[in-house]
Parts: sequence; C-alpha cells; structure tokens
Amino acid sequence: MKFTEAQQEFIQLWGNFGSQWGINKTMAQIHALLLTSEHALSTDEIMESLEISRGGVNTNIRELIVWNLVYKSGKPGDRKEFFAAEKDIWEVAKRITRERQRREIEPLMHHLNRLKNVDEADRQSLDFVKTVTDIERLVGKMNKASETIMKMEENAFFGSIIRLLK
Amino acid sequence: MKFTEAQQEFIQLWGNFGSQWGINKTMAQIHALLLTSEHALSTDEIMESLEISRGGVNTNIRELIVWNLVYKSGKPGDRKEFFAAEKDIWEVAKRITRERQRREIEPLMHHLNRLKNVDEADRQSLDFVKTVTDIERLVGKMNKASETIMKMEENAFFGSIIRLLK
DNA sequence: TACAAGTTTCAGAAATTATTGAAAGTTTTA
DNA sequence: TAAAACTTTCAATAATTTCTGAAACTTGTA
Repeated sequence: MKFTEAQQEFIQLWGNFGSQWGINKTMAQIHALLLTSEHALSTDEIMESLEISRGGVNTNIRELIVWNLVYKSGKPGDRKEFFAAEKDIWEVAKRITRERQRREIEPLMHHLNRLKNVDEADRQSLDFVKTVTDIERLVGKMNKASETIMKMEENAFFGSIIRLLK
Repeated sequence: MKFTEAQQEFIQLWGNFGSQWGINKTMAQIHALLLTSEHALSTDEIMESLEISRGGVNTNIRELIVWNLVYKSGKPGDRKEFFAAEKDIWEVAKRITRERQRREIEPLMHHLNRLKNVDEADRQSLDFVKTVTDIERLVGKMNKASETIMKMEENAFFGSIIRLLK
C-alpha cells in the first residue's frame, strides 16, 4: 500500500470514528491529515486535499486550535498561515482528556452533585441518591484512570531515556 | 427538591450527556427513566412520561435490550410487557464497555493494524507507522484500563463482603 | 493611503439523524 | 376461528447538524 493511499484511509477512518464519539467528522479528518503530514499545510492545501470549502477549513481549524491539537506555523517569505498538529500521541490524548474534562466531566459532576439534594422524605429518594452517587464515583474513577495512563506513559518515556543514558 | 423533579432533571441530564457521546438522546432518556424507577414500566407509561411516540419507545427499548442494559419483565395477570433496567452501575458500565469494545474498538484496531502494511519505501511511511502504532497502544491501554476499573470494583465489593464474614 | 492577499463570519442550502404514526404483524383469549 | 390486545416496522416528516460560498473584515505591502 502506498503512503498516500494509507493516509487517505487513515483520514477516513479517523473521521468516522470521531463522528461516532460526538466529534465533528471534518474536524477529525483535518486533524488526521495534519497528524500524518510531514510539514505544515496552508488552508488551500487542506481544502484541496479533503475537498471542503474555505469556510469549513477555517472553522474547524480554529476549533482544533482551541483544543490545543493544532497550531499556526508561519513560513518565512509567505504571507499565508500554515497549520501543524501536535504529533506526540500521548500529548494529543492528554490534551483531549483535559478539554473533555473541562467541557463535559466537570459540568456533569456538578449537576449530579446538585441532584443529591433530593428530598429524602420521598421514599424513592434513597435509591436515587445511591444511583447518582455511584455514577459520580464511576465517572470520577474513569477520569482519574485516563490521567493515570497518560502519566504512566510519560514516566515510561523518561524511564527509557534514563536507561539510554546509563 | 422533590423526587419526581430530581428524576426529571436526571433524565434530561443523562439524555444530553449521552448525545454528546454519540448515544441517541431518547435512548439515554429511557435508560435514565428506568434506572431511577422503582418498578418496571410499560410502553404506555414510558410514552407518557417522556412524551415520545410508541414507535420511538419500541425502537429505543429494543436497542437498550441489545446493549443488555434493559430487560423485559412480565407482570402476572397483565398481557403488556414491562421493562426494567439493570440497576448496578458497575454492571451497567461493564456492559457498555463490552458493547463499545465489540462495536468500535475492535474494528478500529483491525483497521489500524491493516494500515501498518504501508509501503516502507515511501519516505513518510516510517513516521506514519509510528503514529498508527502509538494510537493502537493508546486505545489498547485505555480499553484495558476501563476493564481494570470495573474488575477492581468487583473485588472491592467481594472484599467488603469477605471482611463482613470474618 | 490604496491595493492586494489572506482570513473570518454567517445566512441559507444540504446532508444527516431522529421521530412520528398508522398499517402490518403477532400473541392471547374466548 | 375471530376478535381484541399488544408489538413491530418503516415511509414520510421533522429536527438537528454540518457545509458552502460570497461579503465583510483584517493585515501586510508599496
């Protein structure tokens, strides 16, 4: 399989997978394209490569920048903006986790916690509070676990460096 | 806050949260309703409670049954079907994990693996293979971690039982 | 300052996804 | 066996999400 062919498949795959998880398909595709591109690309190059409009590229790139997965990268002697993605997958995962934490987990936790103020005079409330509390614990653990994995990987990285230096 | 009020909020919350994660909103709402209902509900009761059509209830309930989160529960002397949800949150999480594993993670892993057959003569391929391999490792670890959490919880449960028996 | 090059925005169009409701199908009862 | 009670399906419709493209805006250049 040629590289460009594999890259195209990867872009497709990432796009579909992303949209199953509530991430805009085009955003995921642009991310995949930049992730597997040797150098930074201009808006026009992205437009051509993925056959999407200028507006689409712009909107999605900006969102990727908010997620801290993509950054602008100027090219000397060119007035256009070029874009490149963070390439370290563990760093990518860390940033996605961080953003979802901020956008989804924290508000969810907050709402769940509020729901525990249910009037305990109601008979069904005891079970309800237990359910809500269990969900809180579950979400909390899941969240902490993904952080832990990323930290472990960091340590593994340093670990191997240190091993090399010995 | 009254129980019914809290329950309604919970249903709303769960529905919105679900749809952010690629789960049909109505399905998540029905799940939330059953999760916090004392006894099994009929199709008509669900229709009324969530103001959705008969078809909608039927389709989504069937999907919840496929996910193994809800089961049919007959009532003696009544011809209607009643539905109830698995209440143990850790069991719920285990079943969701299992289903996503089957539907999403496995196909993703398979595709990623195939992409590693990229022609290494192409210069960019080396980096590409590294990226794909790293994603595979990441997804694998994430997946294993969620299994581990659920197993730990099981052990904690047995652990406390055993402690009680001593 | 005026023009050119590039970026951003956003109203409307298109595509996708979810929902309804009524007809067809199934099961139970008498 | 027929009718009643209930469930399932799915074409049509509605709601939501995404995308386009051209106008407005911004920035750099001469």
